[in-house]
Amino acid sequence: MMDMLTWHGPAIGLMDLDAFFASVEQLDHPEWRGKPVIVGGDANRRGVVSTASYEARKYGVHSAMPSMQARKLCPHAIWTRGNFPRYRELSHRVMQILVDETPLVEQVSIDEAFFDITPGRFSSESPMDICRRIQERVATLGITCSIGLGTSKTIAKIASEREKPRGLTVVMPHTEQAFLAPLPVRALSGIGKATEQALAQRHIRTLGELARQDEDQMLAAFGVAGPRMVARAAGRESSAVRPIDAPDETKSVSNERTFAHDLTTAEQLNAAIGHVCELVGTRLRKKGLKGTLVTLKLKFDTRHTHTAQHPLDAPTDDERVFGAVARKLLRGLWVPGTPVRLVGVAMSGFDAKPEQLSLFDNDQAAQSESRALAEATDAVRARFGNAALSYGRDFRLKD
DNA sequence: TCTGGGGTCCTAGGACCC
DNA sequence: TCTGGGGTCCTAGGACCC
Repeated sequence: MMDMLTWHGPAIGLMDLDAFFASVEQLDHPEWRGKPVIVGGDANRRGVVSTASYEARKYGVHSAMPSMQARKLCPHAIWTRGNFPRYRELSHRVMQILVDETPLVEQVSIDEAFFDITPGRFSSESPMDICRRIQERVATLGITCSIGLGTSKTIAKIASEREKPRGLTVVMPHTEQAFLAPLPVRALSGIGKATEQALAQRHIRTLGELARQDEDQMLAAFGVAGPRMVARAAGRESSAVRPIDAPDETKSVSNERTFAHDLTTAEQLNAAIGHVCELVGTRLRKKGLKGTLVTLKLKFDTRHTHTAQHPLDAPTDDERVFGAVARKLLRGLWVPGTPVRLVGVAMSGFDAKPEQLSLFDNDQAAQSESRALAEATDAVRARFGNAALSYGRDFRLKD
């Protein structure tokens, strides 16, 4: 019936893979199907739930819940740390299906993508038909997806959450206001706990109330985010689907570790920094990126992070170079004896000027030697895992 | 023994320059 | 013998997303 109607304006879909990581585990382990499966960190290691299967969700387990709590709610759940290369592989195949259906696809995360199926733009087919076909094609991979369809990204995103798993929620053109108005402000992506509370103080609880706010007042209260959220709540949004083949726009590469037991000595912290830097270095070389800004991140408690950063003279992907800087940053960030629960290192500043050529030949020789060593190290790690090899100065923390 | 890890974007304050 | 003001860059912290 709906398909008989003509679609007016843009048709944008948001595809979201249902309980993605847990579904892949159930696909790969048939004996886990129909059972509660939790992908996430160890309850004994300060972990959290990454994804819970629908069977586990019945017990109240959900993403981002501390593993300790999840274990209490569902003690018989099957736990796994997850298999990210496998998730990436399946995600890639799903994205290929989308690209095959329409050239305009914007992947927003490993399990989500917007796609533009505006009638007349790439095909004249009914948007609803295309969405149903996408769902069928994804299902042939052994996993399922839910889709929201509407005239803007905001509408599509909210609609996709309406019905799961394997739901298709369509918000027809001209019904946007009625769809949005009764929803809590939290339904808008970008409005989290803090903004929700700030809005509640001004007695703004629904998108309908948000849509009626004065944009100048919202600008004063919330900065540029203010008028933007008013416009989105009103169904006014211009943000277009951006093509998938955009150049690599990676702005930072980081790794961090939370420890089961707080670190307290400089020796432990330096070893942890060395370890995290190796992970970052390997990934930088794999991506072909060199950064000019080193950031060290520490957590002393759960609530706040402390960061310090330092620019480099020349871009690098060598952890011996940025690791030494990270260790120096530690001295300004950490008072000896203070327990540290998390250590993180980030590299950024990739858009900085290209690397300068060394003035002296021996510098160049040293650089190429250093690069050869780093590449050999990566090869060993690729074969035997990251724990297989580290530079002499670092020692590895025991698990 | 409650609270991950990998990201992006925004803001505020100080330094610095003209 | 008075302390402007705009622009930009840098840094640290926080909100938010999946």
